[in-house]
Amino acid sequence: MFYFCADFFFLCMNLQISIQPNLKLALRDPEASTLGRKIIREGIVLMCNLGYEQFTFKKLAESIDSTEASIYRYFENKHRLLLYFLTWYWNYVEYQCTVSLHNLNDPEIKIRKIIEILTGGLPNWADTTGIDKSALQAIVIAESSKAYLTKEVDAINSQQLFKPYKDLCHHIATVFAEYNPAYPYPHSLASTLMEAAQFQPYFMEHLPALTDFKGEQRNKAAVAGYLENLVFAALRK
Amino acid sequence: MFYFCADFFFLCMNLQISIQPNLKLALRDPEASTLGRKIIREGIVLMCNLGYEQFTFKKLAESIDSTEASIYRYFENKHRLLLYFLTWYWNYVEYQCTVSLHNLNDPEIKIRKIIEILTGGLPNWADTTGIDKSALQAIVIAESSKAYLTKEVDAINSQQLFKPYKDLCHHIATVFAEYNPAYPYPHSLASTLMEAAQFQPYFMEHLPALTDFKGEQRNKAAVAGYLENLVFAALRK
DNA sequence: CAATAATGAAAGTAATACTATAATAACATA
DNA sequence: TATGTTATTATAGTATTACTTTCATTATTG
Repeated sequence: MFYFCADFFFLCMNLQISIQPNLKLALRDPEASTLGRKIIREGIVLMCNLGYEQFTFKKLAESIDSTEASIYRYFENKHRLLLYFLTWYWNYVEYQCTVSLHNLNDPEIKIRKIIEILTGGLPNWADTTGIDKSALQAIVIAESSKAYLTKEVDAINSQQLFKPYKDLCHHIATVFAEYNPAYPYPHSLASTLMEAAQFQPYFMEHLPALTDFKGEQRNKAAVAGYLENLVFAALRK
Repeated sequence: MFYFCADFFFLCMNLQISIQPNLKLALRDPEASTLGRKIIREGIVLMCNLGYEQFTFKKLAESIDSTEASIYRYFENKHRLLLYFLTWYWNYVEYQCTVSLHNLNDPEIKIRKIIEILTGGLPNWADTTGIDKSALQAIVIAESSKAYLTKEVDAINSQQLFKPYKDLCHHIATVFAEYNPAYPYPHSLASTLMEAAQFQPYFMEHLPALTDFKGEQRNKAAVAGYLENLVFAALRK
């Protein structure tokens, strides 16, 4: 019990660093000032409500009683702000995985846990950040493809800005390899899982014909069931 | 042989209707005029080259020696034009599936054929349309999420504009059910397959850490191999 | 307290996403 | 062939977006 607590404490200490997004994303660290924190917190809520296309720095400035120019001193453009949000999220998920898996040995149980986390089935832990996690998750579901489906993808990638996403993918792939070392596509399966964990809930809500989650079954657990079935089938020895 | 030819002829006759996109997508039928056809053909090439964000009606007008206003008489906005392109593509894939599967009985072979078509492994058939298929496929890979990841998704869906995509998904799900009637997630597996058939080649090219297709292996066949492995594992009785 | 940095206020630019209008060209029908 | 209809061009204009610039005013830090 002591060790568990010590570990947990250690992991929490790392959270500050771990969730700190890449500074190349921002022109100055938004967590270091009141205005910066308001940009992030209110930005998440506003982008969630308006969607990426309708979201503008001008509207955000109005809603936090500041100015466009001030926001531009933190972020080059809204695409960078989106990347910042996504980086925050994937770092958070990576952290959740690290904490949840660190004292597990059975890779099967680890995989179930990962799917639970990816589908948003775990409650928020001690949260003093003031970040609206469900708004953030809605952004991840609806907007994250827009982070890399752009002509700038290679330039952004060469600045390591997709690192948290790629690291989490590799982390998951490693657990897959632990479960079945002979499986030839652990990274592709991990990225397919991560994508499906976003698209299937979106389809469930907006394009249910693309899913099998009908009526009252429309919940996160149903998606998790599908994903578990898929992943364990693929990895079966 | 006679029957095959007759069927093929019959199917080709249907192609005109089948590939005709929903007229609600356009303000007037672009295939009915020289200008309209230039908007589609040159639009596909230009959007492929510039990407959806950088593509504008003004640039397209310049490249076809016409005006912005003229293009607006065909399409309300560029999102509708994108939907038109995607509709064309999914109708074409549906058509390819219909032709390729119509004289097959074994669902296993059907599924392999579907995956081959989805990953772009089949050559173009008799093509008098003048549509640049590889540019169109590049648009589908890089931009199709942007068709439905928008706040307008429900409005667009209620106008049936995603019907070709949903129909193809249902078609594939039906073949899955034929292969294994007990599998509980045929539609989700079909949509996951359709999405992965776009994302995995994109990742292979731009974010290879998210895949297992390294070095000289970077080809369509490798992606098809992964997808076959995944689908047959999921459907295994 | 002085120096430095962050923010606010205001204005300005270039491009985007349209809309409107009048003139011309094409086309269809009688 | 004349006439009416529709399609296209040319031109201009508006509102919004995505920024940039400048300068005054607050905070912050040493």
